[in-house]
Amino acid sequence: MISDKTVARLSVYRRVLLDMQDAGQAHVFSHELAARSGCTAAQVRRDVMATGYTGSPVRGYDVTALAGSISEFLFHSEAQKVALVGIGNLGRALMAFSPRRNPRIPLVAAFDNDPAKVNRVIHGCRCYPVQQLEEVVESEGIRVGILAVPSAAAQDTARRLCRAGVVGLLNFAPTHVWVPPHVYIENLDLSMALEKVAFFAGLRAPQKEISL
Amino acid sequence: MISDKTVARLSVYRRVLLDMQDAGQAHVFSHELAARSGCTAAQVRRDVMATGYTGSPVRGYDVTALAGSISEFLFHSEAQKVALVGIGNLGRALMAFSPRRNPRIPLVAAFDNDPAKVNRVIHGCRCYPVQQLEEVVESEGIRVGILAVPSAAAQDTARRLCRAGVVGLLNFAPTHVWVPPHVYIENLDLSMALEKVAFFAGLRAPQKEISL
DNA sequence: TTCACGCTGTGATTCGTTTCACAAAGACTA
DNA sequence: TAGTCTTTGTGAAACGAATCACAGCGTGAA
Repeated sequence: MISDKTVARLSVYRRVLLDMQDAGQAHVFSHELAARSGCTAAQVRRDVMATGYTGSPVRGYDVTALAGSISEFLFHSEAQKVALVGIGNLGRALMAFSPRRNPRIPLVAAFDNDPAKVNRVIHGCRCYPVQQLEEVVESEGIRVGILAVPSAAAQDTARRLCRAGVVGLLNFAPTHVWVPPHVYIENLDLSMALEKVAFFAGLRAPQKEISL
Repeated sequence: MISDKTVARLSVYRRVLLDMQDAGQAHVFSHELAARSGCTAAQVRRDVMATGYTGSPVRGYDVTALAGSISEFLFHSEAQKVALVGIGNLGRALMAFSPRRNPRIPLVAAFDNDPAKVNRVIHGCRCYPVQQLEEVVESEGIRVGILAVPSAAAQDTARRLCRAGVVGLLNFAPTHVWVPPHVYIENLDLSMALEKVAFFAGLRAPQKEISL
């Protein structure tokens, strides 16, 4: 019913609105929000419809109210606890986001199979040996998993997470991971993204006389 | 003419094919490639069409030949040199991919504004102070940039890269970056992706009695 | 009071992508 | 040789999402 892409854009609008709020801006028009989010005004209005919020033809949207409406829409359910598997450079980068992160999506545990990396707290996140994965996921009621492990370990780690009760996965491993139908999985394949950029860059000629 | 999404999937097929090649598999059917790539057989055949390669109704596709055809299609142009800006945890994670990376997309330079992080070589990639960005990008003929800097610095860094001749950008900063029309930009917004996963996880109930 | 203006909300349309469905073709069997 | 099977390549149909375009509305000016 609600589209994948709409959710993604709402998340962007929300961040822009919070920035506007910090800057003391009280109202915003769809075309303004569109410009700052990289899409069109009509798109913004359609997406805002989904949250049920209604703006005024004269003032546009109330920044605080719209941010609140989107937050309520996106985070309607109880807080979704998150577990990270793989404390490499990528895993640490993800933990470093913590301060900026939404309290409705707390990163509560990290796992690694390297004994040197576990049994400590990084950025407020407790690190466990991967053997304790099921135990911690179940006792904490964790529902979202982040796969930052090598490709070879991705499928088995996903299976363990799903069996332990995870229903959403964010996969950074450059490999396709099978999950049961009730689990939502989002793949962020960095090397694929880079190949895509390189491909389209190869089609384009540099133009230095641009106006920036 | 050629779709964004087709390029992304071709990149995936290519990796799967290389794995098959390593495993000694000589031929593959569209449905098999589809299963290992997470899409449908019809989709695979459509995408393969784009590369101009033709399989046999009996043997399916020749693994080596198809991998070659996709590689030629994706990397038809000269090698696309890549520069990374931002040597934080994320930047280091990206540099660590180097060994697995395609030689047609070499990471040749990294930049940071922290003097402690530069003037050395990490994973074969030379690190420069960010002041030398334009100089190095121009002299090396770098065409692709990776933005792994804080949001606040993203727009200005993008502007500098584009002026120096970059035509493809991979943006990890959770903010919208404006680039001139001739530049291709791909956004990998980690916090947005996590919010998306959390949203859909919130809609789903855990089911432990699944068969894995 | 009346008019003109600019924006929102949304039905209708357009556009791009995915899926369907089948003709064509090689291999194997009898 | 004729028939069957499985798969590819691809036109056509179905689907989903972005865009268009305009009615409705509140405001401010005359």
